Formats: sequence, C-alpha cells, structure tokens
Amino acid sequence: MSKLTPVQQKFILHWGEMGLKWGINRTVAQIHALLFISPKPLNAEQICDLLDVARSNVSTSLRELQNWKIVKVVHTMGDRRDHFESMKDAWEMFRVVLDERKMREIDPTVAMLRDCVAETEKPGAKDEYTRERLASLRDFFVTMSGWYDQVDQLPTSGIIKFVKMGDKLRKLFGGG
Amino acid sequence: MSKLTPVQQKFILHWGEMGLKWGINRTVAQIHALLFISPKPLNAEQICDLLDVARSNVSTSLRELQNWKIVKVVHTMGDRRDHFESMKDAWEMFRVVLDERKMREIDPTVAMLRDCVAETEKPGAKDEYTRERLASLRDFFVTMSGWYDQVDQLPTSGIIKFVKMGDKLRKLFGGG
DNA sequence: CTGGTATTTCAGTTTTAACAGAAACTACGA
DNA sequence: TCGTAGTTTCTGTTAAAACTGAAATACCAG
Repeated sequence: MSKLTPVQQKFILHWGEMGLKWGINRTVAQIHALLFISPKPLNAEQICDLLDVARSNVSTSLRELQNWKIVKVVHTMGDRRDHFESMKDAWEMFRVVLDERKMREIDPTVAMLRDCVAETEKPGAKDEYTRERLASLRDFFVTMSGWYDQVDQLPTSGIIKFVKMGDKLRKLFGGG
Repeated sequence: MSKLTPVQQKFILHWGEMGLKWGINRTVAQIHALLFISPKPLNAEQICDLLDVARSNVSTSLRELQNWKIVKVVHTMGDRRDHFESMKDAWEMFRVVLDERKMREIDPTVAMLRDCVAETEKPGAKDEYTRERLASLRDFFVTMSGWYDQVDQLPTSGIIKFVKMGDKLRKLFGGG
C-alpha cells in the first residue's frame, strides 16, 4: 500500500470503510477504489502488489466486482494476462449498482411481501395487523420501484438535468 | 421465534437478511421487523422471548434502533418498564434512514474527497489523474446531496406525488 | 437507607466472514 | 502432448463481528 501516494491511500481506505457500511466487503471496495483512480487497467498481480492482499483474494474480489458489473476485463496486445478497469463515470456507476441491488434485493423483497400478504388473506388467518403493515410496505416498495424504473430509462444526461432541477421541486410538490 | 405466526417469522427472517446486505446487524433488523408488525409497543423481555436472543443483545440492538431514530421508547401507566415501538409509515421511515446515512456516511465522504482534491492541487503533486477522478466523484456526491436535500424538505405527501408522476419524467428529460 | 425491578456494560465465547497459500485447472504455444 | 503462464477453487487459518451471561448500575417505592 506504501507504493501509493498518501492521497490515494486515504481514498482507498475510506472507500473500503464506506463499502463495509453498505454491505460490501472491504477488500472488494478497496480494489474498486484503486481501479477507479488508476489511469490504466491493472492486472491481478499489480493489485496484489499495491494493496498487499493475497492473489486468491484479489481473484475472488475481481469476480465480485465483475458480477456487480462495474469492473470489466480488458486485454492488451502481447500480454496474456487479464487487465481490469473500473467504470469511470460516477452517474453510470451508481445506476449500475442500483440496478443490481434492485434486482438482487428489492425485487425478491417485494415478492416475499406479496407472498406474506397473500397468506394472511387466507380464511382464518390470525394476523390482521401484520397483513396491514406488510401490505403498506409492499405498496411503498412497488411505488418506489416503478419510479426507479422510469428514472433508469433516462439517459445519464437526462438524470443529471432532472437532479439539477432542484428547487423547482418545492414549487411543484411543496404544497403536500 | 415459534411463538410467532409463520408469516411473521418469514418476514422477520427476510428483513434480517435484508439488513445484513445493507450493512445492518441481522438481529437489529429482526427486532425492527418485529416492532414494525407489532400492534402494540413491546418491552425488552417480550422481544427476548419472541426472537430468542439474549436480554443484553436486545438492549444494545434497541439502542441502535433508537440511534437510527426509527424506534422510540413509550411508557404506559403503571408499568416501569420501557416499551418500544417502530415508526409505521414506510415513507417516513425511509426518509429518516436516508437522512441518517447521509449524515453518517455521505457527508464525511464529501469532506474526504474535498480534502483529497485539495491535497493533489498543491504544487508538485504527482497524482493528476487521481485528482481528476476524485473531483468528478465529489461533484457527483455534491449534486446528489443537493437534490436529496430538496426532496427531503417536501412533506411526505409531496414526495409521494413526485414519485408517482412516473412517466412524465420521460417527456421532460428523456431527450438527454 | 433498603429491597426489588429494570437496564446497561463488560469480559469472555461463539459464530461468521475474510483471507492466505496450496493445489487444481485452463489456455495456449512449441 | 508437454511445458508454462495465468487464473480459479478449495481448505485451513485468522480476524472481526455478534452474542451471551454475569456483574454493575440506575431507578424507584416504601
């Protein structure tokens, strides 16, 4: 890690902790941070070297990042080794991560809530109140998902415009 | 846990796993789930009993939930024991959680990115590319934070309206 | 004060996730 | 089809987080 500048170290360490708080393995997040600030794609060996983690650990972490779709393999002429590069556009990157989390976590949660509500609707069910609460939670997720699907279809430039419209929101929706 | 209906168990277990994936302790999330579907506030003893976790564990988890501001203590006449209840409105609840995460995680990240960028601007700094990347990441977070602050000021009813406007988004921002 | 009840803190244990190193596998050129 | 460079998988170890039970503390009523 001492082969990196102090600023690079600071960023990578912070990003690692950040990942942890959002349920991402620390090393995975660190490797992502490293690739994010690397001007050129790096191979696994270089990553080991820069972050002092075992080869195997780098290997699994890279696979993880590829599963998240924010890191891709690149090949260069005359070098058999895989090189890895991160997406560089933050807007795209977060969109991709949100897509993935929605698919992995939100959609199954909605399904679970539907199941639960359905079960409590069977005759003789003892959990009135539970049904009511879970139904409201389901509605929340469904509404949010629908909204996200819409936003997700916008081109990045559209999202940026939309996010920057800022104070117009108050005028349009501030009245409750 | 067997004192709960199957549906309740299913929900609580799922919510626990969900929490885990988002960096929340499993038991903390389970207790939250339990309180969320409980028609009445529960005391610590009852929670131990329903979820089979140690008294002390319940105690710290409840404190955690109070720190997140989604669980509150309630007192009832003629009972010295603390009773706990969860927020019940999903919209409010998620707003509160996002507020907290922004404060705990996003704001410090922006500060860190500012620091890093400032350092790389010092004369003789060796990390041109790093500066460029971190500056763009900082801009992303700043823009998103600003937007969130706006949304956050809307009353819940305004947020719901806003989220439900759905397909109008395409027309307004779809052109890039 | 004193005794009883409720809650929190803390030290030690258990459980889970992360990790390293070795072995296995893969792809490819000679 | 052998050798080599590269990558992944697997197994045992280590480190971190979660958890328990006991002890300490707080709170209140008499």
